[in-house]
Formats: sequence, structure tokens, C-alpha cells
Amino acid sequence: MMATSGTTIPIGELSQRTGCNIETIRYYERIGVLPVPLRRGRYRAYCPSDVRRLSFVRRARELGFPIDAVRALLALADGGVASCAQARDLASKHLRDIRLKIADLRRMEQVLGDTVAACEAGDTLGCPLLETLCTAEAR
Amino acid sequence: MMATSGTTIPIGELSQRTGCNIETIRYYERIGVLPVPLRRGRYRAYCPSDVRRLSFVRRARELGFPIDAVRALLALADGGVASCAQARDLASKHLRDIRLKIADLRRMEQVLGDTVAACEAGDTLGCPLLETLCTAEAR
DNA sequence: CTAGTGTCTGTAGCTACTACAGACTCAAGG
DNA sequence: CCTTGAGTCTGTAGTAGCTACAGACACTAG
Repeated sequence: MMATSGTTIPIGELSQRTGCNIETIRYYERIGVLPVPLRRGRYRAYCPSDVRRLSFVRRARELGFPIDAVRALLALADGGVASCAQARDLASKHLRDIRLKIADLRRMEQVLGDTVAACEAGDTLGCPLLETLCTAEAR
Repeated sequence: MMATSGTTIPIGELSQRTGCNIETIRYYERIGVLPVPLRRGRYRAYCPSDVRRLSFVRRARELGFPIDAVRALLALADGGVASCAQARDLASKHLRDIRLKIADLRRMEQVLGDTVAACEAGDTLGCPLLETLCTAEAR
């Protein structure tokens, strides 16, 4: 596509620059995470602040923040000062969630790991995994 | 509800015995994870094998197996012998997925933990979290 | 006879995207 | 001038694995 005038870029370039899927960009617009952009004809025309905002969103998502938290973080980033404590709050909550998930997964890893090991050892009569599923408590 | 005759139980009791939500039981039936049960009038009537099967499903789900893997495991458990190697295969694959997820989450935990710590130390000018989101690579 | 509990079907919602279908626009090549 | 190809548009439906109703029906105890 053409570079058009000024500093605006089409959605494909925004996608490339941010690593964010085109469909996802439009999705973010629909749900209000990205502002409705200007138009050049019928095509969306994004400006540098859109690139920054979307990059911000992408990074927050990569850190696992749910969309609602991303919204809140965006508001804080826009809000300017004194929002540090609130941002830390959001991050701490999210950190707790992550640690809970890790704990869950480690429990699964433990059980599965043991079972697979028992399976490889081959010292049970039946299949250790199927036995586990049939009889044991999974925790 | 009544105990009715024979050994069949209504859905509510199946739910209690397995710890599985009633709606989830009906959902499993719809997607073919549980067989279509007998009816006592218009009500579902479950037998002991249904309790066992659903418990199996629950445990597999607690270990994080996706539904399709659960289907496969059920088939193996039904199939009888020689399925141990296949079961181990499924479990190993799943174990890999779990470890990948753990790794992902640990990366997030790392970045977030560092950022929150920096935030509490208060040695930056701006907000460390918002700075991270604005500028850094999240990995 | 009525109240309360259980169950029924069918549909819609959740998270965060992703994947089309079918139409339109625009620039370059022949 | 016409065609071709890439990019974009809107709108809808699908993914995983449930969960949550609405509105009707059944059955038992008081």
C-alpha cells in the first residue's frame, strides 16, 4: 500500500510494527481498547500515538494481564501522575493470579510426571496413568 | 428426590458424587463425552458405570487434559490392554504443554515481580510498571 | 391443593481472539 | 483502458470449556 501523506499508516503496517494481528487490531477497536482511528477514504489511518498505545496493550497482554486490567492500565498511563500505586496494585493482583496458576500447573506436572515415570518403569500390572485416573485423587 | 428402584441415580446425585456441575454433566452428554443415559420418565437415570466414567473425566480434567485427550483416554480405558504406551504418549505430550505454560508464566512472574519490587523501592522517577509497558520488551 | 425442590430443553454468555465470505479500492503492468 | 494482485472493508461465526439463565414440567410432603 501507498505511504499516503502525513504520518499516518494503514492497518497492515500497524500490524507489522506492533506484531499484532490485523483482525486483533480491529477487535481491540470494537471493544474500545483502541480508539476509533481516522479514515483515509474508507481505510483506517493510524498515527504514531496509535502505535504506542497498541504496543503498550501488546506488552501488557504478553505479561498476561486480562483485557480489563489492560484498560485500567491504559487509563493510568493516560492519567499521568500519582497512578503508580494503583498500577502496582493491579500488578500485584495479577502476580498473585500467576502464582496460583503456576502452583496449579506444578501440581499437575507432579502427578503426571510421576505417572509417566511409573509407566516407563513398567512395574505396575495395569497402566499407571489409567489407574490414576480410575482411582486416585488427582491432588 | 426419591431413590427410585434398582441402582440408578438422578443427575443431582451424580453431580454430588462426582463434584461435577449438573450443567457440565449435560454438556458432557451433548458433546459425547458421557453416553446418553437411560431415562426414568423424562429424567436421566444414571448407573454406577456412569459415576465411574464421569469421575474419570473429572480427574483427567483436573490434570489439565483437554477434552479431546480425555476422549482418547476414555477410549483407551475402555479398550483394555496394550493401551498403556498410548496413554503414556498422551500424558507426555500433555506434560510438555504444561511445562511450556509454566515457563511462560514464570517469565511473566519474573518481569512483574521485578517491576513491583522496583515500584516499592520507589527509586525511579516515573512508575516502573508503566515504564516497562511503554518501553521494554516484555521478555 | 399448594409449596418447594428437582429436573427438563434450549439458548446465550464468558475470554480473547481467529477465520472466514464477499465486496471494495487502488496502484502497477500490458 | 483493462486486468491483476495486494490490501482493506464489514459482518458473522467459530474456538475451549464450561456456566447461567428462562420457562416449563414432575413429583412429594404437608
